[in-house]
Amino acid sequence: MTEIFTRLGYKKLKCEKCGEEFWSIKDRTTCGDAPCDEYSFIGNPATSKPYNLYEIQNAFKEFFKMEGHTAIDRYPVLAKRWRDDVFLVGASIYDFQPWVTSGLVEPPANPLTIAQPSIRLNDVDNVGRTGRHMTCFTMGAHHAFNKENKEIYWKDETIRLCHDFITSIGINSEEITFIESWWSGGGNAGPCLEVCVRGVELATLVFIQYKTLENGEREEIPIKVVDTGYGLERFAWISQGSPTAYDACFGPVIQKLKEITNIEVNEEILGENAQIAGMMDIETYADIRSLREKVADKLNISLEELIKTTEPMEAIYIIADHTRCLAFMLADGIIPSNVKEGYLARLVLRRTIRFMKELEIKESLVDLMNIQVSFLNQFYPEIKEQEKHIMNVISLEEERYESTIQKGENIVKRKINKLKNEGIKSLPLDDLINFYDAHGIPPETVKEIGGDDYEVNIPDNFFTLVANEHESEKVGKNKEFNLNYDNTELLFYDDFYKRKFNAKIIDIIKKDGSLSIILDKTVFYPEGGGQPSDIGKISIDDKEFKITYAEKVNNIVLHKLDSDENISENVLNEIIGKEINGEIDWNRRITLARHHTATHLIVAAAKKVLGNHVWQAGAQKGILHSRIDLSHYKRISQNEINEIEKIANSYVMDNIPVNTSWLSRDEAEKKYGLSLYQGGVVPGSEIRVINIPEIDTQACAGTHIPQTGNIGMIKINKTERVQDGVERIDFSAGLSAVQSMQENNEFLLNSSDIFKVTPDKLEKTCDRFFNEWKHQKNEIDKLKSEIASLKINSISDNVILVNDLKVIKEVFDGDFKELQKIATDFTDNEKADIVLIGNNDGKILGSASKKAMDSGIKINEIIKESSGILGGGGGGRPNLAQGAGPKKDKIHDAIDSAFNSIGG
RNA sequence: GGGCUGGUAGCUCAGAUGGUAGAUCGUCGCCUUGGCAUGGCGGAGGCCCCGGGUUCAAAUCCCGGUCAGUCCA
Repeated sequence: MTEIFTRLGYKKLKCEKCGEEFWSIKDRTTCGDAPCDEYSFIGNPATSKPYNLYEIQNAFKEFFKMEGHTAIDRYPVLAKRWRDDVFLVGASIYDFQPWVTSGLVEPPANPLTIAQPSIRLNDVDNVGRTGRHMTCFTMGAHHAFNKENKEIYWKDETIRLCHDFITSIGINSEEITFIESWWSGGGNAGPCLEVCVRGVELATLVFIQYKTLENGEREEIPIKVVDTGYGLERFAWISQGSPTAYDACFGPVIQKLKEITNIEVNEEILGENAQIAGMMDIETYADIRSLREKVADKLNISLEELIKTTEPMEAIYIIADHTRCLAFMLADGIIPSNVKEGYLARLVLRRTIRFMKELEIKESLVDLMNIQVSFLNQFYPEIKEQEKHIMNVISLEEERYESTIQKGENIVKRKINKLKNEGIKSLPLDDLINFYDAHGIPPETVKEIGGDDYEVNIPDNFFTLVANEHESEKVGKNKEFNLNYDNTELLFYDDFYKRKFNAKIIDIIKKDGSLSIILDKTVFYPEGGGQPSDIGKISIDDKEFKITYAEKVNNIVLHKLDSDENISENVLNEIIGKEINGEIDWNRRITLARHHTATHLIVAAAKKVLGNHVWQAGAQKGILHSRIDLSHYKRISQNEINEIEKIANSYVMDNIPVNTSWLSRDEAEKKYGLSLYQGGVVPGSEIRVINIPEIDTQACAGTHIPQTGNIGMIKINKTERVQDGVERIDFSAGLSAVQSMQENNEFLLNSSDIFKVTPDKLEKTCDRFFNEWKHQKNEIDKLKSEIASLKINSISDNVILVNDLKVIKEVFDGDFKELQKIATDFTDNEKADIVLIGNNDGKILGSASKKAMDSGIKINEIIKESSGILGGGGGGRPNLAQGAGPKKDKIHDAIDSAFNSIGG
């Protein structure tokens, strides 16, 4: 590394403050990075002319093109499209992991340059406040992937390129410092250089050359990657010398927001704030507080005064930043949800709305998104394309949040009222945590609702306490199962209709307690890609064995033998090496294949009906029915289902050929884009591509029928919501579809039969019957009351006086409700004090007037005791109690016993 | 993937320890006024989300499902 630095005139120095070693042309005592050096570009741009974010992006791209790099398009910020270990792209190198970096796949170009929008939410609280933090930033990069036999370039050339680019925009070489450091992350590590100008780190040059092992040791990797990251927002900032990076990068959006809110921006405060923030490592809210104290101190104003002027400005920056982040998230296919990456989108969205409320913005989030999107449209056509979808999602989410907040407020208000009544003066912490955890109400909002009326204390470590509520998750580790055989040759790809085959037994092994046969070749499809395995039989020396399951382990297919088969060790050893005849259950296979191809058609149809944001989020094929999970922001309506069903079936009727081909990963991606990976990430450098011309192309290892017409028919059975933002479509194909329709029809016929009507009258009849049933139920209740009042008249003379209490005891026919009405009519209206009645069904009931209760009668205890005579139990309240038991004929005894207990 | 909360009248929600299903608003009718705002009285409107279980008895307790909300990874 020294060579290039010497050639450029740099020498190695040591920072007096932090002790790091760095390279600089002129003599200096500090390394050039904050906090050792202060920002010295605010109000004093470092470049020869100002660049906005897009100008710098172009300058970057053009420079590296001139230097022999191929510029490639940005990747979606949704990393799930090609990898399953992270949700969002946090750096340009994410685009090439793991396929390119591991060497499995050729890079799209080598060397290449890219400007990759990257999202990092870990510093979300700093956004808008420090002048430099953003949720979404553009990482400019030039990457070189060096293989053992072919090196593109390594350290020296990287440093030269970096140096030349920075000077090409008019920054003086003498202002650049290169700090030597070490980088590690994502399981890799290597030396790195931090490139700083005027106190700000503009780029990091990482030389990935090690893999970090589990024991902490390092191992050289075959592909050494030049991983550079240029913060293009910071370049724009340093070139403009504006108070914040936000002004430099999305100034027009901020301008519009200022107009809407009528908020004046105090550049002096902002500049000072950013300057001081630059000196600080800001990680917690306490750091923000201390930042503010320092700024207030420097400007000689009170902290309150500072906060009062900065908070509205900060809110504007936050809104501008967050809407930008959301535009990328939504345009690239993230559907807001309560889980996974969708949750992150919702987090950003709701945060934006909170700050809008703080500024009392009357416009909707859709209005603000419009400002942002029309700004981004100029540079990102793919965002313009998704504009309508973005606005749909935003307005729906806005409504949802509104109702959540409304509900939350009601819950909090009710709870506070309840607590007040109980005389609890301040909100218990458990409740505060529960509001957030179960209802999503932030503690600040709770405090606001409580107002001056009710005390709400928010502990500083609130979010830690919430985290403690959640148990730590146990991660189950898959046991590795290693096999050392040649790959099994897969015959099912050659000829779809092949169902019988000959093969040689390579070995028989024991896995999970059962025997599995390894063959040199097979037509058994091993479970994978949501398609269940084939079953069938193999015969060895005229003896037949059932195969109940096939799975693939490291490209070797294991044919599991039926556990009923008892084979002795001797026989086992004997048959290894023998030829076998195999045959799969063809009916099962072709049914699965029909479902598999139908899956592709339904996804394509759903995209047509619901929009291009629809992606397959999972699938499981079956014999009778299969299911696909699709990303979509609301429930799929019945009309939409009908439409999807029609389109999918029209694809069937068009009898389109289903083409399969093996392509190298980079070739396939180039040809069809990332939408190949609907079924999830597929491994390997060669991938199998299923292409249904003009309808759908996917990477897929499953077995498909040769023509769409072979499916027969597709029937969508139902939809359900797997999670917020993911809809599940349950469907059947082929004969299973016919069966599904026949079953539906049978329901219909059987149901109509019950009412003795034809199916077309069923709906009306059900409605009529249900309504009539309700009316009659009410009618019966009414009649019971009437009967009860008649009975009341007939027994009101049978009053027996016991200890000055008017007692009635009776047994007669009537149901529980009637007894209740009669009894309470007497005691509530003081026509009697105690009523004891029973019926011939073994039910006993007693009621007591206020006077009776005052005199110490506990009717519930009395009834409890006397229902024991009936062989059952009972109880109730002091004014009304009931009981019952199986010994119906003892009812008179029970009543008499109760009567005796009163003293009669 | 895991945790938590909830589903009761058209709406918003009460329903301690299992024991008579309620309120507010809305709706309909009547009364008060010259009319309106309003006020008063009365009525209709409930498969207490679905299916099991425990119990003499379940809106309430237990299990399963479903729909919705929410937090975390």
